[in-house]
Amino acid sequence: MKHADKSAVIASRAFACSDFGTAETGLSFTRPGSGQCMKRDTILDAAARAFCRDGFAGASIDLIAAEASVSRQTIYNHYRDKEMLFGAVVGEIMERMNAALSGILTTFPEKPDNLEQELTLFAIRLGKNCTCNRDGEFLRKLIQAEGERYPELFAAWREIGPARVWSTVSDKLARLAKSGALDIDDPDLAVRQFLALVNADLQFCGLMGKTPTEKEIENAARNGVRTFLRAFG
Amino acid sequence: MKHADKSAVIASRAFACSDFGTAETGLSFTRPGSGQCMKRDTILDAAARAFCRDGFAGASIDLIAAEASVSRQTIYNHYRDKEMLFGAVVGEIMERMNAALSGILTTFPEKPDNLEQELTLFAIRLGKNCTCNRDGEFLRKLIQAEGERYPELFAAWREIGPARVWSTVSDKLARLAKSGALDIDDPDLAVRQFLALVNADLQFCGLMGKTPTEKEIENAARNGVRTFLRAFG
DNA sequence: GTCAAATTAGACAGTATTGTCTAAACCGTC
DNA sequence: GACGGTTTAGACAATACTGTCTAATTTGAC
Repeated sequence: MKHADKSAVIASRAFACSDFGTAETGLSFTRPGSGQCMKRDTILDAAARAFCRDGFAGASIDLIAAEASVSRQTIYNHYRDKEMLFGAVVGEIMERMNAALSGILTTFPEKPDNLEQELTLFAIRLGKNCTCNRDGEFLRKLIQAEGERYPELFAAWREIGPARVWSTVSDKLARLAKSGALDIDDPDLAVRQFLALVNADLQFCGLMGKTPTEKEIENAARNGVRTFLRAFG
Repeated sequence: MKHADKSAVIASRAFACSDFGTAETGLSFTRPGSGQCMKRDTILDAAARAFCRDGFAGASIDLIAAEASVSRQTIYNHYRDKEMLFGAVVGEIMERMNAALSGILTTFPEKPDNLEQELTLFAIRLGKNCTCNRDGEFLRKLIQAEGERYPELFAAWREIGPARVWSTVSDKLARLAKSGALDIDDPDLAVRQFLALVNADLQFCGLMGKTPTEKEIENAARNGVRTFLRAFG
């Protein structure tokens, strides 16, 4: 199979891999309800750590199996080959990230009592549950490292991940502008700048090679929102 | 040799690798002045592309040799082993990036006639010659992918790279604030937010998987500076 | 307890990679 | 043209990894 084709297959399966295979895939899966579903999670977890640490090429199936306390063959039973395993890991993390994003997006202040405080809380939620947690780090690292090699794998996610955040927040900012709470010309630009400001200190930490603490996330959010409101308040 | 030790050795050599080895290293180097210095550059260039594309583990010496139109043995003659080659590549790119940064930093507006325009031009220079060029992409990708594996390799650079930018621009912002051209409480924070705003649209492009065009870099700078001045002008 | 499915350890072939070594070819200088 | 250093192609051993296969064992459901 040509590489591009394979990438597309992985991508198309990435989001479906949490349901259970049948004769169609030729793979044998644990039945739902079975307690051995845990094995799948253990494998995915160990694989995520390995891929994040060593990249796709650097991660070895043997090591993943050892880290998951599982035999190598079990991995091949569940996930045909390394690329399928990679696709499953990425797909699972994207799903989890999207679920988290959905939850957070609904908490964007609509009719704010105290706009600064509510925007800050929103930014803190975003930082703690998306930008700075393990899944966020994984996606950032893997998209940067393997994004060009598996374009279809990440293209789908962009639509329902970042793009959705931007358009949703853009709408809400536009509404706040209409209500007079903010002074915004271009809501799409304002979203990008809001997120950039809120992440400014977090990227600072990232460049310095350390993951920010909870306190640092909170301060980053406060700082970002304050400046955002100085510009658009 | 233990891994940590080796990493330190690579780091300590990374910035010195552009001068010419002697009996001390046991490696045979081309004499300065010799036209065959070109080989070294060709190798470094091909290696940079390969490491950036495939990561440290994924890049193969054979492929690098082929891409550089050089025999594998020549690479081993110049750079003992893969890790040394990696260190040399990273070191060269850091040096080049630092040189570019130094030049750009001196162009930060001191006594601006038109602050917005001059800040925008500064931001454009930064985008075109650092953030968005090949070296910038390389460093971003490699620091994220291999930063944890070779901490010493990047630690030195942080001091004379990003940290220097932050402190220099911070000083200059503080001076502009003192002169009344800006209204800034915390210049260190203002630097981070300035850079975040100016890079907001560029990261947007990056997340969408495409490198920004010149026009996009210019727009990003304009947008970022305008908002920065709305907040601090 | 029985049975089917899942898991395991290990052998195994095939392939890729790193790093060394050698002998021949090459190149610039004198 | 002779010479020293450089480059080259290729053979080579050592190692690592992927993916398959098998036979034995364990596990969960009934």
